Amino acid sequence: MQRLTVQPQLVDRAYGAILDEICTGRLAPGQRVVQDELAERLAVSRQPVLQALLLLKRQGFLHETGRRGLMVAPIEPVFTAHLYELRRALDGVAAHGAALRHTASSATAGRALIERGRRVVSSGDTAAMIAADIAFHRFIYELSGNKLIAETATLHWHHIRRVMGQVLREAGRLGTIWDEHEGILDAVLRGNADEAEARSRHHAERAAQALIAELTLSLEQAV
Amino acid sequence: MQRLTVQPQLVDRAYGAILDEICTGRLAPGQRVVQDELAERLAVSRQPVLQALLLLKRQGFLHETGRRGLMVAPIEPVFTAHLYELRRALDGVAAHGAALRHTASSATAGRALIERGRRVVSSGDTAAMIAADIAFHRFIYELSGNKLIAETATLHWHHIRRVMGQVLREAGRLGTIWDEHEGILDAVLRGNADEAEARSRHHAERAAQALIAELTLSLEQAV
DNA sequence: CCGAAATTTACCGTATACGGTATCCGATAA
DNA sequence: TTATCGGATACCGTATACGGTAAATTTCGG
Repeated sequence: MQRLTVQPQLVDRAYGAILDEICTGRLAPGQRVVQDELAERLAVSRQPVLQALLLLKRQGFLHETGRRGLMVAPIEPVFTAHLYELRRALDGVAAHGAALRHTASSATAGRALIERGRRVVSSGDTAAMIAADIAFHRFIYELSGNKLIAETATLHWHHIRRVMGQVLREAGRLGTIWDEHEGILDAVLRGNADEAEARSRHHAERAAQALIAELTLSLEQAV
Repeated sequence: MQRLTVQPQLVDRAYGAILDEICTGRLAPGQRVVQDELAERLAVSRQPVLQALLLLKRQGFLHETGRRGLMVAPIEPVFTAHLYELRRALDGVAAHGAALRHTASSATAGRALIERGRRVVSSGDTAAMIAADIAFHRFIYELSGNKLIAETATLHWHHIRRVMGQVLREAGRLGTIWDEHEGILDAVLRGNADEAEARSRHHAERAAQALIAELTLSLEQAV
């Protein structure tokens, strides 16, 4: 393998590719992960792969196996619960900040996202639903103006995406979440920070309960 | 350089060592960081250093310079404010969780931490004060039972440690924080989750204001 | 002297080489 | 047949080699 041209973000490419495979389930929970194999598949050397795996391990997407090497982290209800507990706090503070910072253009953008969300729900495309959900929340994170929140939350959302994908194979009743989203957005655009925060936390709470119920159910079936 | 014995966590060692140098200020904000130099200093090859730097960059301790290479991230009031905004949320949810989960033994441990904190304050040792502060909050994170919170918060505390070290060279009046800590602990041990959360958030808020005021002041003087 | 072109240097990211250890497997002895 | 030992294999982490590019520096025509 020769690589004459320099494309200096092989690590990022590897990271993104592997993360995506994990989140979409192409790399299944529990599956063993081997550097050589990934390196070949991505047409890079083991080095960038190694570095990407190191990151993914730190971020909890990969676990060490007792034996040699890594495996894709299993999906655990307890971890998911912790994830949502954190998300509740994060979403709350983000919505609070967003309400203090919203502008006219953000109003248009926000309404468009909600519009899109409702449209996608009626289309029945699960992956698109998840994407729209993420897009809305990311919008709030960015509107909050707090880079750290955006980063932290984005990381967590990859985990969430994975769980959602696992659970919502045949689309749950994700319809109602867009009413809640709209409620959050309205509060934000009215500049009512406290209400935005409360609604956000409540939304995360509800989402968590629904998801975890579904998750434990599907895990029980699997056994 | 030969390394006949295998000690398979050179990356972690490098990461820890570099992070510590950044937090203590031995590697000063703005200072250029060169792989070869660090590798030599730590007596490892460039490879583990590269990987450690990659992590530290992602975590915001290092910035890319327009030119080649990395530099130690400057200390920015805006970033610090964002940090504390996040911490406020994190501490809140941690205290809430801790209050639902406290035990008899945790009561003893908590009171001991407070005892120690007060003793350290009167000793006048700034570094020890920071350490005691961190220890108390970490105690709460761990008591919350949410691994994710503990991890996320620990990461942020490295940033906080750095700022504190920068600002509190000659020790601020850190005395009052231990009254607030005690208030939080009491609420936790009474199992009053809402009060614990509120007190925690309030504490973070106050700490942020004090620190950022001090920070902007010291930055102005520096100019 | 001064500025532009050319060359050297510094330093990075990726690929490959190397050495070590845990697992697997087949052969031999109980 | 089964347990144990020895060798082969798989796979990882670290070290080193390599190639490229931006900055620094020198050289040379004005």
